[in-house]
Formats: sequence, C-alpha cells, structure tokens
Amino acid sequence: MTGRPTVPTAEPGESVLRRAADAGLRLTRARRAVVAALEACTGPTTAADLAERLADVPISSLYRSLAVLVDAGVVARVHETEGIARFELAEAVAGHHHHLVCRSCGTVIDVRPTPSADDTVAGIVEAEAARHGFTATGHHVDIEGVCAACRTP
Amino acid sequence: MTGRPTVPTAEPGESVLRRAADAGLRLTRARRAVVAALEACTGPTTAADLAERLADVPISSLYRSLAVLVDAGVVARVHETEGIARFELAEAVAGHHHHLVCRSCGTVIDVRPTPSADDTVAGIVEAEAARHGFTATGHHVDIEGVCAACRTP
DNA sequence: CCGTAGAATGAGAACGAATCTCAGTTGGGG
DNA sequence: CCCCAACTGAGATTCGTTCTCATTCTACGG
Ligand SMILES: [Mn+2]
Ligand SMILES: [Mn+2]
Ligand SMILES: [Zn+2]
Ligand SMILES: [Zn+2]
Repeated sequence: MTGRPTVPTAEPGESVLRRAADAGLRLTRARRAVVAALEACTGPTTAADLAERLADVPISSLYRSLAVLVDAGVVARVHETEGIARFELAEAVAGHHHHLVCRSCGTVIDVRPTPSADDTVAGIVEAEAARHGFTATGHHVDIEGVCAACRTP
Repeated sequence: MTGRPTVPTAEPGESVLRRAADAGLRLTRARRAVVAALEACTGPTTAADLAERLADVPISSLYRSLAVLVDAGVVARVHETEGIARFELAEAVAGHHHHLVCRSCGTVIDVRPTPSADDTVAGIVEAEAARHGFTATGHHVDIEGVCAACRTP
C-alpha cells in the first residue's frame, strides 16, 4: 500500500538548481531563467508562454533547456493537449499533485491532495495496476471541470 | 458525492454508430471503419496505428473522420504524448475507465475500476475541485508503471 | 594567467503531425 | 431518377518542435 514516494522538498528555490547541477548540468543563464519561470507558475505551462516571459531566451535555446532539464529529472513534460506540450517542475522536486483543468478556458492549475486522500487514491491505483500485471510507479489525476471565473462570466 | 455519470451502454457495436447518426452524421465507409477499428482496441491508439489498419482510408480522411466523431461525442482525443494524439471511444459510449501506461514500452491499456473504488476516487476528486472553486465534471486517472512483458524480458 | 577541449548557444533549416483547400464524388430525402 | 449539401482525396500548408553547424562560453590543467 506504499509505493508513493514520500513528498519531497516542498520548498523549491535553490534546491532545484542544485539538483540540476548534481545531474551534471552547467547552470547557465537560460537554464536558471527557465527554472525560475517554472517556479513562478501555478500549473504546467507551454513553451510559448515561457518564451513570452523570457524574451531574451531564443526559442531554440528554450526548447533545448527544457529538454535537458527534463532528462535531468528537474522538469516534467506533461499533459499535452492539441499538440502543444506543457512543462512543470518535476514531482521529484515540486512534490506530487493533481491537475484541475478548466474545460472552458483551458487553464490548468496544480492541486495538492491531502496525504490521506492521496494514499487512498494510490492504494486504489496500485490494486488496479496489480490486477493487470503492472507494477505501478505513480499516478496522474486530471480533474476536468469548470473554473470559478468561467462559471460566472 | 454523485457527479460521475452512471456507466453507459457497456455493449458497443451498433449503438456507437447510432449515436453518431443521431448527431447528424452520414455513416460513411470511413467512419464505420474508424469506429470498428477503435472498438477493437484495448486502449487509446494513434492515428498512425489506425492508418496502418485501415490501409484504404486516406490519411486526410482518417483525421477528418476522427475530428468529426470527436465532436459528435463518439470518440475522445486523449493522452497525447510526444506530440502524438491518441484516440479512443468516448467514455459516454465505452464507459468510464482509467489508463495503465507502461513507461518502458509506452503501451496504454484501459482498466475499468470497480464502482466502489471509482466512487471513492470521484469523491476525493470532487472535494479537491470544490476546494479551488471548480465544478468537477469528470476525472482522468493515468497509472504509470511497468507492464508484465517489460518486467520479464 | 593563457590554452584548450568539451559544452552550450543561436539563427535558421528541417521535420512531422495535423489541418486546410478545392475540385470532384456520394448518397439519401424527395 | 435528381439534386444539393455532405463528403472525399491528393496535395499544399501550418505550426510546434527538433536538428544543424558555425560560433561562443566555461571549466580546468599547465
Ligand atoms: Mn495523487
Ligand atoms: Mn475513475
Ligand atoms: Zn476557466
Ligand atoms: Zn511495457
């Protein structure tokens, strides 16, 4: 009934970059900027959005930084809709969470389940996996709905 | 604690096409073929895979058929990874289910939770949504793991 | 302090999934 | 049968993403 890694360093900041450095990356200006921008987000975001905020990071460098951070385990590529990828800090560094997706405006926000609720989900998920011969290593929950702003225009 | 639509016509086949017809679509050869191919799948699949199985359906027609079936509510576009979309029969027609994703070979298979397990998940999910001002209309659970085949090579 | 090898960068080309265009074809209600 | 909107198919087009390659950093040994 375990399996879910205990919630990691919930406090981001410097530790994120240290993790990247430990993975053997040089901490260049672009990489620091990308990590900082992702830390400022409340949900997974797109390369286009990052490009807009990081006007001085050329698009090819942005994508390359993202790719490099993804396989250093610092950033995760999640939840692509309409052929557009979204990026966020990896759960290993930002902690496990679920996603709330507004089906009207498309916004995605992070939501951190209570430990007990998530343990319940993890238990159910592991049972389902086991029943099909899978070994579960994690789960992603996307909650579809309508946000407050979209409900009352 | 409700919110999850009761499981629909679990028996696919003709009813899927009837639903499409009711949405005002002509039941052309390509559309029938696409629906039949999706019914034969055990999980969401790609346009490329469908194209291979439906060798006589040109690629532009395949994509158009998928698009038209998607907004008739018969097919769902889910779970795009690496910029490649995957399609499956919509939950409205195939029933609610979760996905088991092998992180080694990439296969995705459907898994139908027990009603009581899914009610538990739905309850948790609705609480999380409510806490952030969202009205939940559904949830998607992707279980990440390693399949039996990949574990024992 | 250089010098240097290996990393990283940036502008643009290339790629590929998906969508669009438009002239020709279908098919089902009348 | 007829008709006309719906549909088709080949190819062009779009656009997010990745690749290329000449240039610029950067860490490190001498
Ligand atoms: Mn969870
Ligand atoms: Mn469920
Ligand atoms: Zn919204
Ligand atoms: Zn596998």
